[in-house]
This record gives sequence, structure tokens and C-alpha cells, in this order.
Amino acid sequence: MNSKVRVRFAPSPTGPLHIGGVRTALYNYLFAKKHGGDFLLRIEDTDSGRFVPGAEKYIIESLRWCGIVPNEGVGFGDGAHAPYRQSERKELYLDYALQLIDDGFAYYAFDTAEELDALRKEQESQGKAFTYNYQVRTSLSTSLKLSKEDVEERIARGEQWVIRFKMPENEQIRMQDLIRGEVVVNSSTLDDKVLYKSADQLPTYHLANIVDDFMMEITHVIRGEEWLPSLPLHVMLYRALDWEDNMPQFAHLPLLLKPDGKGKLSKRDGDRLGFPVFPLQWQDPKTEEISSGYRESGYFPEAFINMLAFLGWNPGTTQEIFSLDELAEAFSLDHVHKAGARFDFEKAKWYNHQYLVTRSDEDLAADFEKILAEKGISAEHNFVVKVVALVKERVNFVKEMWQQASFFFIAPKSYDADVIKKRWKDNAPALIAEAKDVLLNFDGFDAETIKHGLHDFITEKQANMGAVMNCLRLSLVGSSFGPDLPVIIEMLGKEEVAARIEKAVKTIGI
RNA sequence: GGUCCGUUCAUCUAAGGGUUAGGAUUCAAGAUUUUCAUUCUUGCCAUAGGGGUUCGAAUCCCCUACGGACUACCA
Repeated sequence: MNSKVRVRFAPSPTGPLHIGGVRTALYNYLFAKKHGGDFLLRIEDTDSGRFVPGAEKYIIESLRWCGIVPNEGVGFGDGAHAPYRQSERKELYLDYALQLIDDGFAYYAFDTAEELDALRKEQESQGKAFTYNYQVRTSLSTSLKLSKEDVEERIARGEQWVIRFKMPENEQIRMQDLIRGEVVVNSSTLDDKVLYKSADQLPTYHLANIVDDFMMEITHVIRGEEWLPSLPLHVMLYRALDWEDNMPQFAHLPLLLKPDGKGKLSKRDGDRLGFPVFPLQWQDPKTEEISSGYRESGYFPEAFINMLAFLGWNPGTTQEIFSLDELAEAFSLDHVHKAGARFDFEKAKWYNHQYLVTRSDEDLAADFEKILAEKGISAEHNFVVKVVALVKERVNFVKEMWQQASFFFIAPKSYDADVIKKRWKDNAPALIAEAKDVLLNFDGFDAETIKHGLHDFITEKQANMGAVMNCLRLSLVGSSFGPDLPVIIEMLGKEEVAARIEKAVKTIGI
């Protein structure tokens, strides 16, 4: 193939993008980058009834946050194929639909929604499914049955009509999928899909999608597996429009499944199972219901993308940490898995941890300072940098640093009862008070000096190392966790340490 | 119901006729540590079932089971 690779992500603005959609966008982006091609964003807003205000903006913002930046498209600067919003291209589609009628590949249908409903019910009552196909199209109110004059008159009268594709009878449709190989379907099992409707003068997805992909010179269609059943129709449309030579190659991605078993991941799963399904937080404009997002949960976009890329794809090596550029370099549709992937929240957290620990202390401190500010705490920047360096290994998210490090900024308000029970023996207050005096008399106050000093003190008193250190920790931290104690003591400083020990001696056990 | 797609540890996956079926996450144990965590080591755990083809099958074919998607004048 000598034409430049061009792929697209074409969501419809009916709500927030969930992680499955983000992954589809990601794979398209990676594929384009890998092949030095273009990636574009097209908004498929042909369903006016399901339009959700804010959804388009949400999609654009999500892609931006992820670093999945299209070369052209809505919100990313127009290219040569503008506009990229189907509602702004609406006058394009009718001509093609009419052309299909002229060429005998489509026809007018005048059935009302009520009539169709009645037909469906009737068939259902006999245990059969109603299919609008070769068996019925010549006996219903269609241009295949009605006279030319009748059809023209109905249209002139303003009667509502749709244009349906005339799916041929008993033809083996062979299709090539880049991920699944050859797929064969008999056309008799397919129905005559609506391509265009007079009511809103808009095409349906199928027509608009094919016309736009053709006009935008799309070479590869990478989309979710839920579209596989409509592939035969799409292939037939390319043929009917005589565009088969320019038909893109197709790749249907495995679905993202619910973590607890049944079905594809849906918008409702997230907050039900305690993890986000959306990249960004979303508030439903109607119900005002808020759904959590990865960004707001504290994920780094790099970690989020890395995690998503590995749901259904692998590089063929054991490397698991990839930057976006590295992903683009390694990406190949050959390594896309065929089966659906169940989303694993634990792995998502692990990915974030990996990115967190490799992030610079400076950057982490800047992030953590925002959280401190929310708590009304201001601290010296260098101090925060040190704190962050000390606790980063122990957390998955920056915001978890607060639980791990709050004692660096505020004295413990209470002491862990379990630790008191286990460690705070009768002699503890006296011992700790003495340790405090020893600490205060050190010449230097660096961790090394403190460590040796405390060690000597413990040896001299013939005390138990664990007992002294843990009581000291309890006094300073309020519990039994945290980094190396001498380091904590150094960072807190003489005065603060003395004050905390005094308070502990007075308070604990009473 | 019909059409299509799929099925390797609990989870994400590797192995495209020849490996003790590998890695990662989770979980468990041990080591380290004043504590917690990290880290390190070890362990547990899989080819859905049945038939073929073959010297040899996770891999190719068939059947069954199970799972999923689609089945709108939605995308």
C-alpha cells in the first residue's frame, strides 16, 4: 500500500467516553504514529435525539489529558477534510443515498414506526423475529412495490420516508479482519438497514460512516468488536458505491469486560464496583449525578494509558512499562488479543505506583503541596521534597502520601490503641522521657548521630531496642508505621520532638 | 430464537506443531527492618470437555459446553 495511513476515532457525543472508548482511540493513535500516518477525530452526531450537551467537550478534554492528540478533527484544528462533525456535513449524504437508489442498491420505504412495531409484535407472537429483508420488502410500502408515480406522489405530499439498503439474497459475503482473519456471512441473514431518514434529513451511522471514511481517505478502521456484525453491510455499501478499491482495512478490537463476569464494561459498572470507568470525572447534565474519573482519582495520564494499552495488547516481550512514544514504536495489530479483556483494578493501581516512584521528588512535591494546601498546611518546599522522597515507595497515589506523612506536618492528635497495648509498658513514660533528654543533649541533630546516640542510650540502659524505638515512634507518629525513626527525628527537629514526647508521656495510658 | 466472535493460572497475557507451558498483578510464606511499607527469595495456580490429523497438539480440523457482541428510522 502506498497511500499514507489515515485512521480515525469517531465517537458519538451521547455521554462521556468510557475507558473502552479511550482504548479504541489510543490504539488508533498508536497505529497512526507507528506508521507515520494521520489520526483524526470525527464526531458522529447524527442522532439528534441522544445528543448530550458537554459530551463532545468531554471527549476532547479526555483525549488531551491522555496525550492522545489527533492531527486533525473537532477541537484539534481543521485539516483538509473539514468539517469533522457529521451534523455539519449533513447535505453530503443524501446524494449518495439517492445514487444507491438509482443504481438499484437501495429503495424508499414508507412504513411508519407504528406499522413496523405492529409487524414485530405479530411475528413475535408466533415466536419469530421480524426482519426487514428480501422476504418482505416487496410486499411492504416500498418503492420496490409501489409504482413510480405513487412513490413520487407520496414524497411530494410530504409523507415521511426512509431509504433502506437492498441487501441481496443468498450471497456469501467474505470479509477480512486484521485481527480475526476471514469472516464469512450469508447476506440472507442480514436485514435492510435504514441509511437515511426524511424525518430529520440525516443519515444513519452506517451511511455517514462509510461516506466520511471514504471522503476522509481513511485507510484502516480500528473499532470495537460490537461493530463486527455490521461489517457485512459496510462492505456491501463500499461495493454498491463503487468504492471497493478504496475500502479501508478493518480491525475489530476485543471488548473490555466487567471485572465481575458478565458482559461488556458499561458506564454503570464503575461506581458500583469502586473504580472509575471514565478518564475524567463526569456530571450528568440531566440527573446531576457524578461519576468518578481517573484524573480526579489521582492517576497519572501516562500510567492510565500504559494500563489501558495492555488490556488486549502486548508487545511480545516482558516489558510492561511504556511511555506513549514507546507504545507507538512497539504497537502492532498482530499482537492484539482476540478475546475480551476483563478490567483489573489492582493492576491499574500497580501501574500508577510504577510511574509514581520514577517521578522526580520535585514533581511529586509540587503535586503533594496542592494536597497540603487543601488541608491548610504550608511547609518549606525543600522539606516537602524530603518527605515525598521518604514515602513515595509506600503509596500508589500522591494523595495517599497524606496518610503516610501527615505527622511530618502536624503532631499526632491521638495514639493508636493497639500499639499502646502492645508496646507502652509501665516503664515506658520514664524511659522515653529519659531518651528525650539524651536527644536534646546531642551536639548534632542528624539522623546518623541520633541513631548512634539512641543505640548507646539503649545499650547503657540495658533496655530493649524494639520497646524504646516503638514507644518513641508512637510518641512522634501516633502509630507504628512510617520511615526510619532517626530520619523522622532529624526532620522534626529538637523542639518538636521534645514537645511531642512530653505530650505523649503526659497523655498516653491515662 | 437467529447471525457472528471468542475460550491458556483468580486477573492481564507469552508460547503461531517439539519448552519442566514463561512473565506480570493478586494472594501466601520466608529473609531484611525499631514499626509499617519497600526490596529480595520462594510458593500456589492454567491450556473448557470430547473426538480426530500427526512420530509429536495450547497451537491445525470437527463436535459439545460455556462466555460475549449484534439483532432500532442508536451509535
